[in-house]
Amino acid sequence: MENSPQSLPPSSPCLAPFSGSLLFSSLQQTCSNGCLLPTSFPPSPASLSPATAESIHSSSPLPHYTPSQCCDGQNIHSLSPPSVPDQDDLTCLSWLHQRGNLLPLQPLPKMAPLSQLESLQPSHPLPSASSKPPYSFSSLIFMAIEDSPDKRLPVKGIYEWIMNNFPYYKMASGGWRNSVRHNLSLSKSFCRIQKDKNQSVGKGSLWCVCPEYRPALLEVLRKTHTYHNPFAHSFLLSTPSPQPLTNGNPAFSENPPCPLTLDHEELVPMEVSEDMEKDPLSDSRYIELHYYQSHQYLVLPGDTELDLETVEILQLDAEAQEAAGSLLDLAGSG
DNA sequence: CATACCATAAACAGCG
DNA sequence: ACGCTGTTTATGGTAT
Repeated sequence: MENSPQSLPPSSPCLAPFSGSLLFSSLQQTCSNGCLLPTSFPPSPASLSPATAESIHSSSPLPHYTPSQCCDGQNIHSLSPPSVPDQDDLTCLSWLHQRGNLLPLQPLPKMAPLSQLESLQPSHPLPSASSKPPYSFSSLIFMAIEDSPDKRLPVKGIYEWIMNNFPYYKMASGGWRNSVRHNLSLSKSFCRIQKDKNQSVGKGSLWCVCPEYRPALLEVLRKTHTYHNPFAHSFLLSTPSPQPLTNGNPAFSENPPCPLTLDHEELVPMEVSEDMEKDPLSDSRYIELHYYQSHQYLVLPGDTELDLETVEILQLDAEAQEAAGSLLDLAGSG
């Protein structure tokens, strides 16, 4: 695999004269609890023209992000499906069981031409469907419990969730169940809830995640997931990880992680105009680009990365929205 | 090298 | 009696 640095071709899309401020403003929204969120990562299809939405949906290498799944800001509500319950923090995992599945490691949808896709193939053979998931038992248990409607599960429910989502454990011998129980007992992260005496359904207890250990579990989960999904790296640092989940489809485990390494970074001088003075992007007068196996990614404030095609689409969309807003303003004033 | 973390195995007790 | 659940101990591998 060739890792030699590449210089940007003169016609590289990253040098398109996009407006930094426009781009930046189109990418961020403020959550009601103060956090800055990308407006759309990619943008909500509802806010885009059908063609643009389809284009982004099918092309973005980043996970599809629905901010409403973790925030309750007004701006966010405008993007959210009505059925999504509000959450009070950014660490909620409600997005997980909206999809009926959790954090499957899955290749990101690619928009690259086949020739480029071929270059993404790892040099070593990928693990098969029966390969062991990278998550620790603590993470598996955590995901299982978080994915349950009541945030509590009996041991048997944890077994079933793991088997349903990671076919490896369907094939594996029973020792892993022992490990699950061992983890539940030993780990302070999980606590046992005695079943109501009136509930004579089954035996054993319900298990839940101890709230004080939840952030740590989440962090471990993010790190594990990010490690196997470099595109999501910076994204995971600030928001829950909305992944293109599989809704019960175990196919993700047949599509194992495709780790990409950062080839090199590059700072590209950008044209500075007066209206970009307040733009955080323009402060340094440089655009930071990361290269993952020849794919260029623009580094946005907050270390978020966007592939350049998405940047262009967002820019076009933002410009279209701005133009539409101007027209509406004119219509309103007229 | 020490330490922490994790996976795995096994023994055992309690319960339905 | 049997199987499941929960606890505990032991051991080995791996990463830091």
